[in-house]
Amino acid sequence: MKNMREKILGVATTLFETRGIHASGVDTIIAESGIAKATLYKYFPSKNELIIEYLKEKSNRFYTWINEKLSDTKLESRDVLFQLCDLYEQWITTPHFNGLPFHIGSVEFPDPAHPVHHYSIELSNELQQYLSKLAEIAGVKDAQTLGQQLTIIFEGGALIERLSPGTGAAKRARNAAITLIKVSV
Amino acid sequence: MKNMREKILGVATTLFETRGIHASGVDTIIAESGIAKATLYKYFPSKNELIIEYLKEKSNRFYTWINEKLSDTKLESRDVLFQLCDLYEQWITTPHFNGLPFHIGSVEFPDPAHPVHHYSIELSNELQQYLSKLAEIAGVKDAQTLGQQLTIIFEGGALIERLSPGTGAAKRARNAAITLIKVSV
DNA sequence: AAAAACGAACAGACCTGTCTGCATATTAAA
DNA sequence: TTTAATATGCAGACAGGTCTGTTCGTTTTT
Repeated sequence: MKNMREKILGVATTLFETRGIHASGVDTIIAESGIAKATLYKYFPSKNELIIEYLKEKSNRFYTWINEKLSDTKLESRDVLFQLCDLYEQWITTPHFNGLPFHIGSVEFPDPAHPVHHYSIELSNELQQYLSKLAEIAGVKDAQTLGQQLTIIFEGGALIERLSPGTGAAKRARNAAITLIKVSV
Repeated sequence: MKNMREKILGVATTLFETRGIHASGVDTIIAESGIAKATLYKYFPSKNELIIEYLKEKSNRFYTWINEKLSDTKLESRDVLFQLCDLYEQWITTPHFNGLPFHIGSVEFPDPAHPVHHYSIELSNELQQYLSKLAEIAGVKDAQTLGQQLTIIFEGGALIERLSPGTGAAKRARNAAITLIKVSV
């Protein structure tokens, strides 16, 4: 089969996000995928590599989605930031949203020396830089600060929304972000 | 010995926060504590109970500390919220800060049926209610909203501060919280 | 025919939780 | 104060299970 890698990655993604990474054993992943163990280890040299590929793919999917949506907006104006907040809310209130991936990776692997933790830090920095750049394009003076503050709110909102769904965490995080953008010079 | 329970809990706390909960086996905890396995299981009927006691104790410690600090302020004024933000920054920039406990608990045990996840939700709600009540006392109109928004910022800030220490995440989270308080009616 | 995937067993380590036998404190009685 | 009874903690083996990762032949696909 051709799309064996995607199939494995898809099953792993679901298991990692619903049961946790540590709690999802390789045996469970192969049973759920309906594949042999040797096949998994052919496409992914180790479980750690599989985890990292999961993080990478989720991240790519997010940026692809958001860049496509944002490309409709004219980038010079500050409206791009407001639209970003709406997209954020939309993203984390999606039915199958299960938390931002690097968030999970960094908490489940707190040891900074662990490759998964290390890669999670990279992804976190990438998000901050992405948001900062967006703020800079929108003409915000201290773009670095706003970028990190948006990261903080998006992270926290995603966690609370996942922990207590239906209590309006996503909407309130969006509103908090919009407030911060408005007061930014 | 009298303080056996505290000793075990202390070692478990350190291990849980530096290596992760799943990654800290009972054998490691007893080896690090210098006690026998039977002793641990005398004071804590299971590892799950030990985890929950860890969460409970950390939470109590936080509220004790913050209530003591806040008792100096006159509670009718809005200044109590501003002081809260300062205390928050102080708390998460403490050298041995390793993330808010229920945050870790909820991510490492994503299954809502798991007792640790369940208790983490309780602690999250408790924090939201605590902050909402503080906002109410301070005279904020929509205290529920501000309370949850502060929870979101504090959570997100704690995560980013832990993930990228020294990048000013704590200070920026504090400032974001203060901005939100100021614009609240 | 050649490549890929299968099922299944295996190794070696780790996991939680129980149990036993022995040493050490602490307490009570003489 | 000395002795006896009780409680507490120790080290370590053990059970039964799960973990990652490897290696078999065997079957399916190309």
